[in-house]
Amino acid sequence: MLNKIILIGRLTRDPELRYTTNGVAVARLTIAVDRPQFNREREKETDFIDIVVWQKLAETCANNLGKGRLIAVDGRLQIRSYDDSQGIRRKAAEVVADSIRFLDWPKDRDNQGGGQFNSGSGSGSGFGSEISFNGDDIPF
Amino acid sequence: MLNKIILIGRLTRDPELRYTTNGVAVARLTIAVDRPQFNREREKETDFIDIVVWQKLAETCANNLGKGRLIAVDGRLQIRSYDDSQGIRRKAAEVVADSIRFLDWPKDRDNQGGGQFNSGSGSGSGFGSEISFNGDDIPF
Amino acid sequence: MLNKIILIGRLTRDPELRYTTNGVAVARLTIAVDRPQFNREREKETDFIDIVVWQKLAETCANNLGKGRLIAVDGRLQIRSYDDSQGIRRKAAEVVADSIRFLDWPKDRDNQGGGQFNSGSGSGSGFGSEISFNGDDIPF
Amino acid sequence: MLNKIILIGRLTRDPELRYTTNGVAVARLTIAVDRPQFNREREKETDFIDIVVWQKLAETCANNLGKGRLIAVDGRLQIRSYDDSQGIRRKAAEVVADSIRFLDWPKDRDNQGGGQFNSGSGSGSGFGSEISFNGDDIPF
DNA sequence: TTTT
DNA sequence: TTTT
Repeated sequence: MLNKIILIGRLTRDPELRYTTNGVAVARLTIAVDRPQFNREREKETDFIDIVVWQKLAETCANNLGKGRLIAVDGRLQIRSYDDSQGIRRKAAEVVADSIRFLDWPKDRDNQGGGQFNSGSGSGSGFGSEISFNGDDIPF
Repeated sequence: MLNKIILIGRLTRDPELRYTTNGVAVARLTIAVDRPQFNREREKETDFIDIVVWQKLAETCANNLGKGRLIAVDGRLQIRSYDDSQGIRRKAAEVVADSIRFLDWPKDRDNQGGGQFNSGSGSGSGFGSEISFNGDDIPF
Repeated sequence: MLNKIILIGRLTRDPELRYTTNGVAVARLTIAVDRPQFNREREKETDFIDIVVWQKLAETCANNLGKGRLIAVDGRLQIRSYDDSQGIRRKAAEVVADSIRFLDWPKDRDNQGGGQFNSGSGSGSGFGSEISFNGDDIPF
Repeated sequence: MLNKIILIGRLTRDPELRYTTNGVAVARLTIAVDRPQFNREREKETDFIDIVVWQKLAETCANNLGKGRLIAVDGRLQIRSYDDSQGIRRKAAEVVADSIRFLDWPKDRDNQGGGQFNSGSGSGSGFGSEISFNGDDIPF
């Protein structure tokens, strides 16, 4: 009924881009999200979180991201059930991205603020939407 | 660069619907969001937060919401500057809604779960998006 | 590095309360979170999400929640690896709750707004914190 | 009843640290949060958002942050009413921080991942909490 | 100015 | 009033 997640982490590998039988682009990323370390004694803990990206955003990620890159992801948590190769029922958790922000940028690029990209399936939403609709002001 | 807010609160008045000169629908809501009360001694504190809603979502709100209704809002915080009638520069804070969920429903309605509505300007995003795009499965 | 999730859903079963060998309370809840249905043709889809709650908040949940109840959860997504009874490596995804808000309330109770409860491990944070610290005003 | 905001932006000035009459530290930051630019024609738009930070976190910010630094803020939106010097009733919007993450770090520092700091008033919550409480595992 |  |  409401399902919203925001993550910042680094890609553990290059994005993997595929196409569905209907020709829709889908990319899969994995990011490492370090947990805050409150006491120095405990070893560093990290959550490795799978991200699924659809359509144009998938291609943008595949073309611009690589292992080690820092991104912010805005999306929702999805739990899928499936049977693995041994016929054992398993659950997969993944975050379906609505938008992704590129927080660092390879040193050889001249960009200075990172990029902001939204899901091809939507727009507007994600990290902030076009609000005033072609220059219209709020009529109040 | 990232601006995301989620609120649950009750409308303090009926939505106000207008149209821009370009014919785009805009609604304005105000919700009361009670702060958690940790010690009983202090009086209840409440934030009254202005919400701006655009396009089809604006009309859906105007047609379905009224004073006292409980909603969840997902959007972003926008700070506008303007000059008031005395020429004094003022700032207005408002939340631009990406999606709104109706959390209660008038008793005379037979709905049992509330509604989920997304910004007309986008889709997909907000409280969760259509993921598998016409029945396509993730090809991994 | 940042890991924040907000969910609204209904308990699919009563909370399960246990204690660690160190005597710390832990509760486990599962909530059903319906995905928004954009076209009526597709069947309703639901994510069943496991929630882990620690300490005092665990006991508050165990004592006050039951199957069917509607809650808002604020926390973070945690991915755990473990070996199952057949020695197969598996991953479990769960949301570790920072705070939980009770959104409905059994009709026989006289509460009128739901409750707001924070993680025993923290406070302040979660859905909003005590801000002015004993009546102190912001000195600006 | 639920009020949660996450922002990423750059400080427009150095933090301003004060103490309440009760001796509680409070810092004030302003961050610039650029809105995503969907069409190149429109000029860049930015929200300048005031952040209030309490207690130990206030001092950590004052000691470690400066103009231009990039931070992630997790907190809640607070609307305060007050009368200005001309006796005109005004409203101020500010985000009360639960936790702040330092996303870049001056080049002369050897840190490589930024820091994560929680509100002194709480803990646990914010961007993720200590979960297993002294090495205890979840007893399920 | 305010909601339950 | 503003940051990169």
